[in-house]
Amino acid sequence: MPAETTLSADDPEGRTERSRPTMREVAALAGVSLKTVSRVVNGESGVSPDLAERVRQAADRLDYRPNLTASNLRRADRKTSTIGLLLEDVSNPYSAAVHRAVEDVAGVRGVSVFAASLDEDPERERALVGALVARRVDGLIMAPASDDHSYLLNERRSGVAVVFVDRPPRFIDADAVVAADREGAATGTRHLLAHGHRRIAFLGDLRSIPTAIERATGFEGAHSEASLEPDPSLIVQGLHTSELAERAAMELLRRPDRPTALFTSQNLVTIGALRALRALDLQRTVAIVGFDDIPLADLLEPGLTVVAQDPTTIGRTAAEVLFGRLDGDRSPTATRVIPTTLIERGSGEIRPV
Amino acid sequence: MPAETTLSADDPEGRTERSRPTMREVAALAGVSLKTVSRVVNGESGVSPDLAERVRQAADRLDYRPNLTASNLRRADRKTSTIGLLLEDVSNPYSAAVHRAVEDVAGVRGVSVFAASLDEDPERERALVGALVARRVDGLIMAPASDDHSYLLNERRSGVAVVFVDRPPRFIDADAVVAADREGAATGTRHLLAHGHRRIAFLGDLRSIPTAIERATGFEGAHSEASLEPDPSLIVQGLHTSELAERAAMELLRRPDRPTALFTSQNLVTIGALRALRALDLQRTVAIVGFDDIPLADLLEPGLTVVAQDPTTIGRTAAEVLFGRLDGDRSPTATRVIPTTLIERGSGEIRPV
DNA sequence: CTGTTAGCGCTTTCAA
DNA sequence: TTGAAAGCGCTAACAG
Repeated sequence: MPAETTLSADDPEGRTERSRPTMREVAALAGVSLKTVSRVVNGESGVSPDLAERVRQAADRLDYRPNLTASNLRRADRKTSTIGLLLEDVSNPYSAAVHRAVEDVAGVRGVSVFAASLDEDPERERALVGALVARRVDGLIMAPASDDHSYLLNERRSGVAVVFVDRPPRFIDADAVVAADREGAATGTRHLLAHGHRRIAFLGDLRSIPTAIERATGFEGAHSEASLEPDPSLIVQGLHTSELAERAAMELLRRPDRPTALFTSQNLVTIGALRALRALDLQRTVAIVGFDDIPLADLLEPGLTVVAQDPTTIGRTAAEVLFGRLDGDRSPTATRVIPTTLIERGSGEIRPV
Repeated sequence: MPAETTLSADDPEGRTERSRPTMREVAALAGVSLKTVSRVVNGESGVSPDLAERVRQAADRLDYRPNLTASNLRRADRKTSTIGLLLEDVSNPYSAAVHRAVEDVAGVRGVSVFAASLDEDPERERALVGALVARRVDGLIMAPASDDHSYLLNERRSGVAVVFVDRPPRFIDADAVVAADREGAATGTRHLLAHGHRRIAFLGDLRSIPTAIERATGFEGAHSEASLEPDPSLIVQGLHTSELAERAAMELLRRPDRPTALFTSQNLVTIGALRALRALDLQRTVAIVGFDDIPLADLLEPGLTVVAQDPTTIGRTAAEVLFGRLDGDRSPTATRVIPTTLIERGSGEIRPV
């Protein structure tokens, strides 16, 4: 039997395209059995040094590349060394930082990461989970877009580990790693109250997003603690883009009884609000505290005071929890809450006129 | 034969973990042959409606999930509907925007994307390419860290399509999609020259990065065109972090014969330089033009003038070229150059004192 | 329209 | 220490 089967076909440069060599072909060239090649490729013990060397040379000559998907099919553990990561949008700085942290933990274990964006679309979430399960990922880390995750029970029952990030699971008992949304928002709000503000506007994201609700709750909670009540007309939600936020902030700031401070619940909302403040030249008059840190926030004038999340810790923790489960951790599921940090840079320390 | 084989094992909630049902089991439950299930699952024609319905119900009852890795093993086209995307750092805004664009093109074709970061490490590049090839990705889109890509010839010969982004291929003839680095840098430099600057500093990234060299070349070219020569002592390279850039800018700006303008060749370098300008309160005195746009650049005072790349177009184009190859496009390889845009916001229009 | 048989590339099992 | 045979879940090729 020939050691190479050559298919005719040309690549763009006119070189012959050749089908990938298999273990069988390596075995034939080395004059050993298939199983011996398998042992060498997988670094199993019990192969005589000279046979092993012959196998390695044959593999080299043929440019042999092990096929992980084939080996996984038969292997006892059934692990693909592959996980899925579903985020709101991989190009959003927060998601991207989570992504990088997950990648770093996965990388040292030789696990590859499928990353994808959900865009707050529950149907997309279902479709992508399906695509990843069809590729037999070992686990899933997700910031869900849907509000019912019970459909994941079936997947988990057949061995897929699932960890939620950024948003808690609903209708399923699962591990989660989230930011201290409510407490963080309360801290930011208290900061403004402590600086004398009594008319603070809240600019929030879609109410379908659990973190948005938590942050609104924290905003209100800080008021209650101080026996105050926020003016309902200063609470605007459903702002999912910086454009919408800019328009909403514009309207609020043009009112005769405009707020003396803004609390913005998310990075894009903060950016929109900053644009509105600048457009009306109020950036030194009206205070603002934003949830989520933003690159360059320290270079604005005044600097932007924020309640910063720690996406790197969130991502790393989520990955560690996931791999713990894959390694057999059977302890009860838990939600880990990663604290936020108030960073004072100027915009949040402006006092009301 | 039983329709379900139940393995004993408990998940964290104490539910029984059950092995995933196969087509065989679905076939047994539906009382048809394996092949009929295969046809229904793959939407092939030629199955009577009521058989198809029975199969679907059986699949539903068992929570059947097709195994793409198994089907790929036997299928004629040998395609996994999976690609690899190797970027400098998935959490860098530029890389993240490319990622998102690639995802969007891949998504409509049902292709999943493995994304990973290279961190300018050639060894990491080799290792990750190996990991992706072992998972039999159909194609690879990469912003390489290494300076010799001939090792990819073997992979391509066995059918892996390869497209370079951001940086051109070396020692291999391959498709590429890059920004107009040299021309963009020249445009930014001309802009400063046109505003009267004659002492312009160039702050550049590692000289191991091809785009960094191109941009330096563009900077020098713009000077030559005007029969000028940049002061070599104002050209600082090897700045790969914003901290290094800040320190370098600081030194330049403290010199008695300090530059009247800065050209920064990359977003992190720009941020470092901006910090230095602010620290010395020179942001309204010394002009700056940066390569790469930055979020919030318009909200700085003065606004940041930039030579903006178009990472979305770069990513989309790269994906389109890749899928074109996978669809059989055999035309000669080509390098597509995506133009840059000069965006004037104030910092680049400051005139020398 | 439906089913049977072989086999993708690999690991498992068991025998030599 | 080495290898032969079986089979992972699925599709190709061919019968009926």
